[in-house]
Amino acid sequence: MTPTAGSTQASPSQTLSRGIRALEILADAPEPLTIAELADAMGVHRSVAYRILRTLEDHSLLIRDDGGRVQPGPGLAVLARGVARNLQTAALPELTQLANALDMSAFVAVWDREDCVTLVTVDPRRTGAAVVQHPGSRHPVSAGAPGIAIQSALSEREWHSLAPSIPYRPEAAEARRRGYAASHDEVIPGVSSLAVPVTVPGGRPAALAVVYVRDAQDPAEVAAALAASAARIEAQLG
Amino acid sequence: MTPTAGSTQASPSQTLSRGIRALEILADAPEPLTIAELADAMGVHRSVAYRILRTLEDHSLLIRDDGGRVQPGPGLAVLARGVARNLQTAALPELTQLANALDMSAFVAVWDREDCVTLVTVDPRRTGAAVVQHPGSRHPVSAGAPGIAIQSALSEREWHSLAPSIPYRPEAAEARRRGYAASHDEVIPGVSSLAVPVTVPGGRPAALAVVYVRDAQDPAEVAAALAASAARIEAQLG
DNA sequence: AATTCAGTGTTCTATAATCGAACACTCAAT
DNA sequence: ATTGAGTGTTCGATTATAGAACACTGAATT
Repeated sequence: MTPTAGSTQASPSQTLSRGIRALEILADAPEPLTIAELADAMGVHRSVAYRILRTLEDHSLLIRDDGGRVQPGPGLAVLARGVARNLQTAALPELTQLANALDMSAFVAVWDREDCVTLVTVDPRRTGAAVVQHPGSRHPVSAGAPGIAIQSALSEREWHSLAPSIPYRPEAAEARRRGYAASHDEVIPGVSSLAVPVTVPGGRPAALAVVYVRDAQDPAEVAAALAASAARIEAQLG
Repeated sequence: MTPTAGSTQASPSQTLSRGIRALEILADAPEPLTIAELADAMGVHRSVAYRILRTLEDHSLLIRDDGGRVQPGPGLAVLARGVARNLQTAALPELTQLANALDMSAFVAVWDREDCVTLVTVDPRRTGAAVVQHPGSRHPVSAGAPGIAIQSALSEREWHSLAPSIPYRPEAAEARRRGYAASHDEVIPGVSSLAVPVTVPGGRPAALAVVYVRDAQDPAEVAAALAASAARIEAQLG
């Protein structure tokens, strides 16, 4: 067990933290930033930002356009390739099958502190899919079916020991009995979601889920397909 | 222009560089590493690695399993979300259409120093696709159709001014005349590829490509579909 | 049960990397 | 020509960092 429960300790590695913050700011920025803007957003002197950005650029984690503006670079995609790599190979075929059979977007999301992070997604073959879930997007674990499914994989006691500050949703107990979690209008208005828990490498709680706009199909049947896929994914992961 | 041609300067930001190297090592590692193994691979003292890894863990860029072993974390997926974000939304529908219409894996790769980095991929709906191209994978720009297509978007002189150490392939001139690049058995034995150049945000040369095992279709027709998709992607990007 | 062993996590001080101000430079726009 | 907004570089004082040595944990061993 981790004896250090509270983790908001004094953070060392100032330069590293700042570099990561720069990348986080860039990832959230809707368009490329100038170095001065980025330095301002980071709250550091421009020369500090300049030195950090140069190092990040050396590793292709950011690139600069003709005007000198800065944006996330292809090196980030290379680093992210290793995230649950086994999960990608195991889950992709299942997600593809689910998305096409159900005509819904299917994805796997893992629990990360207060959020669920979507890792792998497959949209149905029909182009112009109504609901698109992008890899890397995050939403609060306390909203949406994936979060309920993740909580349903743990007892209320386990949850409180892992995340004391996040309440345990009553829907989780219901989801555990029923075998699947459901949500409507929680994350995006008009969008519903079904999810089942799945165990991924690293022991991190995760969820296999689909999103849809109109429920033309029986939730229980869809959930059964999800559970079957989840079982196959876990079997392949060993 | 950049007056500093040579860029292999003394690299400042030691801690940041080391943190990035840790992530690079982790991304390449086939399975989780202990802190001691990672410190050894980085060539630093264990306590240094420990401090760096703690900072990375604080940002969810790496996670640790029950045994204390370290692996890439979901935060990397969040950071990578911003990589050519507009490209994702613009290219995904086109890639999906190409993959399903041609029954080939379709992807967009950008030029990054000596490599092509695959950013967005869509596999055909038929599960168990023969050739799967993972996002974040990289291969030398001097091998494969995407590299040829990228070179074909530049004159030999432009190429040499941008990348003096990488030879300009003779196939690039042919690809420019013909309008598309082709390769066989270059990256993976038995696998062929067709590619056309495409301009992505940031002004980085890139390629839109498909890979396949047996060529049941006329390359020129496939290339025409690629070119049409590339034009639509560029139009949507503005 | 005592003992190794491999590993994690913490503390400390000399050292070396970093900070931030001031300056030189480029390139549009006025 | 002149402003202005931005990038890129230099340099001394400051401070974060490196790395050794140590404490701790748990599992395998005798």
